[in-house]
Amino acid sequence: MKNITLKQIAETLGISITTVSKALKGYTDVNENTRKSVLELAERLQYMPNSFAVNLRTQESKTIGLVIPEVVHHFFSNVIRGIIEEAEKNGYLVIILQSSESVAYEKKQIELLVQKRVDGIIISLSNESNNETYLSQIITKEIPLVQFDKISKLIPSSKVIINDQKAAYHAVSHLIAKGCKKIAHIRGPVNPQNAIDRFLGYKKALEDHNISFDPKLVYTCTDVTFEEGKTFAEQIIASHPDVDGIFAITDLVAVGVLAYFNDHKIRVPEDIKLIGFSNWFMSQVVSPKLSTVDQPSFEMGKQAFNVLLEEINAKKEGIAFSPKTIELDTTIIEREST
Amino acid sequence: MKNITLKQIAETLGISITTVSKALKGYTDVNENTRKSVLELAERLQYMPNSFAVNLRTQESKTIGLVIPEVVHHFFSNVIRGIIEEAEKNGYLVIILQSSESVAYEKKQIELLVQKRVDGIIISLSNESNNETYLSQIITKEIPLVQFDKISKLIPSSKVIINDQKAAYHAVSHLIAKGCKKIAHIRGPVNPQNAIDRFLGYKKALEDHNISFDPKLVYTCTDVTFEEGKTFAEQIIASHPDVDGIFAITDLVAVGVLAYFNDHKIRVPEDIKLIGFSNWFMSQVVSPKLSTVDQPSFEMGKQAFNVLLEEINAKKEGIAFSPKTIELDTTIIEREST
DNA sequence: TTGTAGGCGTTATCAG
DNA sequence: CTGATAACGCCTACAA
Repeated sequence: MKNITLKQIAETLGISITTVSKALKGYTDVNENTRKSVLELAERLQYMPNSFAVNLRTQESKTIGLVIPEVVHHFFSNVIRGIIEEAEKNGYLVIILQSSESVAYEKKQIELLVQKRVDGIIISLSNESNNETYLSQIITKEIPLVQFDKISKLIPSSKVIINDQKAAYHAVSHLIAKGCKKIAHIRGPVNPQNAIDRFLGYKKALEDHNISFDPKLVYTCTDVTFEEGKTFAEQIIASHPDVDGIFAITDLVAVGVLAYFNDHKIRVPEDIKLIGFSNWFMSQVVSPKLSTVDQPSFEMGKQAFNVLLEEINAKKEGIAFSPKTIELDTTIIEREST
Repeated sequence: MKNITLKQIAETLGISITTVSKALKGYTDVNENTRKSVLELAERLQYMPNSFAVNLRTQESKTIGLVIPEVVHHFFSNVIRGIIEEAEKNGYLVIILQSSESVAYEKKQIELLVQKRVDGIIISLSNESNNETYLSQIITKEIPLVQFDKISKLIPSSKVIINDQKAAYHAVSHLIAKGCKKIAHIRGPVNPQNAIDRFLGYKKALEDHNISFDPKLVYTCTDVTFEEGKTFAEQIIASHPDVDGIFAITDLVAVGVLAYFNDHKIRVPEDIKLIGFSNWFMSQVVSPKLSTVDQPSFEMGKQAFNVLLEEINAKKEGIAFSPKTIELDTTIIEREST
């Protein structure tokens, strides 16, 4: 016997579908005996409501969509974990799509989720994104939306972020406190807000400590990879041998820098100090262990889901919901590279 | 205007829902002018079929479920990427759940997916799993199923795997070729088939090279973590100072071993050689760089989805489908630790 | 070429 | 306490 339906239970018991439905859903206006026999039979036949029908009826899928640039990424996979754990606790499932840092994909993925009629969407923008008209479309369609990490400030949705500027400021101040006088920054791509903010934090820290800002000491990643870290490390040493500190946009890049230094017998932290960002697992297994900025990725995922849920619920109850911005704390983790 | 339906288009145009539906679906028995006006209006109103209704009607959701032990894991996140990319190409979306290596969760996750009526399920079992009766339930329900990596041989589903025994055999043979005479093995937990197979490959390689197998040289992980690697490294050095080679169940553990050795000035590969498994990204950034066994994770994900798709399609067409087992190749990657 | 009618399975309303 | 009926939106025989 394949899929048990209310109808089958009703027929077997010689009662109406309505009554079966009510009994199963715990309505009070059902005779105790009727209820019992329904429950019993349903249990025995392993009745399972047809979710397609339930979706159609209730106009909700109990499913949310998540769009991220990259799944294979320590930060994002932790966020994913936070989201799916929290979602599951609340009876939601999560469809995951990746934009691969491409606007075109990102747009397509969003379209897929909209078509699927997910109850809400959580997104971290791709590096390419800068004119995200397709995001406002989500809002127009009144689909609850939460942005996290790489966000667009222009889109009026809830946001879960860290204060990138402040975090970068602290990271660079840490280098300065450790004695660095000439600090290079390997920054992220031009578009993403968090790369911009980290850069601004870097600049501000220099200024506040009376170190003059030199644009020549800023290197811009396009792909934010391990290889770019290596390449820029080489360039830095070649062009500015007196640089004594480097602040890298993310640990992956910092680890690339470290690999280059290790290969070329440049001592860290003696010759040059290095700090990364994000606290990837990797950063504790390299030598010297990398100092970095811890970013609460798992927590970010949890919070992102919870805000989304609030909005979903508000929408269901027809209550107006004003977007919230949640800012999570970061901490400097001092290890051996500074 | 919120959700456009066929009905609205029909009413606006003063024709029947049927005709609108047909026009939209490219049926030939629709007047050219009617079709045009329908298409035009649909386009203008951004008509989007209600997927809930479509699901109910067609009895398929174009969604598959994926259950894995851990999202934050280099191997698994690559598999995820392979699966979602391939799924998307074929018009499927992927719901991801994690079992956190717990049978209880695993069972629950599967139940959720079954309730959701996903079109198919891909799973890699948790380490705890050894009596997976809930899996056969999936098969009884005739939901297409593919197992990968950590599988149960007893369940008659399609499988995408590597030959763990052979791969381990090669890894250990590599150590022997490099001159190791006394090789320890840090193995995975007792249950998972792949831990068993890797252990058997280790044992066979020793035997084939006339090195007597010593059960004392086998250390069993429970959690397969970086820390366990450190702990076992310490135990190995303490109890068997003459061990000159170690084969670790996975790179994460091997990196833990390396960390201990680095901290204690034990030289790799001079004093002791070390090989890991899986080729995590991390293995190329530690020093010395870790030799390992490359496991085609992304490819595994792709293949897993494709077999699943075959089965889904066979089921739709009512054709019988016999489970397939796909075995992917692995390669030894020699770096600096051997 | 167009439209009517029935059904997918559930839920909610309302009358009995 | 029970059940008939309609509706969610789409699809598809079948009839006109």
